Amino acid sequence: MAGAEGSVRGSALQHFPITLPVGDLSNLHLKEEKIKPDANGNLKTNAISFKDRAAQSLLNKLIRSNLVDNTNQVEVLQRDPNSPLYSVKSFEELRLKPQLLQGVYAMGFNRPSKIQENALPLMLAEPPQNLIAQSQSGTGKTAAFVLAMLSQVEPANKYPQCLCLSPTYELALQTGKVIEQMGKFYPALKLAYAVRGNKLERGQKLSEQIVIGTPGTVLDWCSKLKFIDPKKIKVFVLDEADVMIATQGHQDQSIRIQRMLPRNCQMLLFSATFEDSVWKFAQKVVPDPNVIKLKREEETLDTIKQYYVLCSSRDEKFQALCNLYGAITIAQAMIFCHTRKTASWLAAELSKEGHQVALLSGEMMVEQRAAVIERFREGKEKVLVTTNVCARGIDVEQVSVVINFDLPVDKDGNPDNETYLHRIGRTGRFGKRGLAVNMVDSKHSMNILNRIQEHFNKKIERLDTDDLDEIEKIAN
DNA sequence: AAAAAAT
Repeated sequence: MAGAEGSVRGSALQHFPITLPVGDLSNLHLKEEKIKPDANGNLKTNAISFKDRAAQSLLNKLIRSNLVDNTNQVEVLQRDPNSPLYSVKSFEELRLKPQLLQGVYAMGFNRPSKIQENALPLMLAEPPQNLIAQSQSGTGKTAAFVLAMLSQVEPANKYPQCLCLSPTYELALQTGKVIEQMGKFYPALKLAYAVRGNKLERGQKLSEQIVIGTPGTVLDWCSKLKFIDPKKIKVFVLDEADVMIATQGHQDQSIRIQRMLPRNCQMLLFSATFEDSVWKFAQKVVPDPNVIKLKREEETLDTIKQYYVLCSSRDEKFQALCNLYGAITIAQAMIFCHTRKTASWLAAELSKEGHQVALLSGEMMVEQRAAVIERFREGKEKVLVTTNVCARGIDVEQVSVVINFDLPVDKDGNPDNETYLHRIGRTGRFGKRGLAVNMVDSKHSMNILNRIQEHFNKKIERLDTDDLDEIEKIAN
């Protein structure tokens, strides 16, 4: 494996690329060679090492005060501070198996994304390293861990060697497709979907080398039904890791699965957001983790225009939504509700008005869910009414509008900032512009919106849905 | 409250 030029041996933490004003560097232990101030007295470098926390906190301060250009900032925290930090600028440098490299290029990837530059060398290192990675959606997380799985798999061995857990059925299907595409030049490679409704004969053993699934089914297949021998798993991936290990989420099952895996199994955790407590837990459950973080959440919101509509009841929200309808159906839209019940009510009301809408929620049968998401992906459905089942990870490039018919709140009725970010992150993907409209129907929900606004420190503007000019304006 | 199991 090739090391990037200028990588620094002995560093615990590196930022690429950053510019530091030279006067503030007293606490930074810089690698002396090759780093000279430029004409403006600024220090430009692709590799700076920090030896202590004080230096790190200074850097954080600089970032906050905007003295440091942190666009495309990647933060890497290595398990072994003495090993060199690699970063690759091309897929060739990774020395992938030819059939895997072929798969990568067939998917249209030419160069590694920002997160992949740093994550791939770590994941493919020998021996395999554990990794906790955070980066916004659309930055190549899925491709990164799929590549890691495919590089470890031995197609000749007819048993599961890689295991990937997803929080929902839809996401498992989506990720499965990436595995199939990228792995299509391995002739003998097979993929199994461990999802609800996918039934196998008792006593059978899986011959597929890679398994993707949702926690409940995977747990059953590993323990009670013994379709999978967990002791033979070499790579374990948690996608949307924050929900997978959150107490409110799938923590129980994920951890029970993890405990069955062999000690030397590689663990890879990927998520767009990590709340503090979840982040700490992640560092506790993953032995000797490497950590990669990319970008802060504010930057995700920059390409998404956020509005709110003031109403006084659910029916008024419905009316306002109808007024907006022409504007949101220019491309594709997702409408989020708090409960399955509201979602199915809303979908029914909208079709009564003569609008074509699709409905997706967890109460539907898996076959139906697969069909709906497929139609939405293909663009046959323009508007999808759904619950939090689609809040995370679902990639449909044409989605330009997200509507929160109900604001996201947790079980205690407090604003759910993480889910808000994930929901509106369904739009504005791959640097495209996006639009988010929040429906407010009471003092209480206005309060929640204000708290969300404060949390992200980003203005959410009022939108008058009776004003056609204004609607025209946001649509363009 | 939603999601997730052959419970």
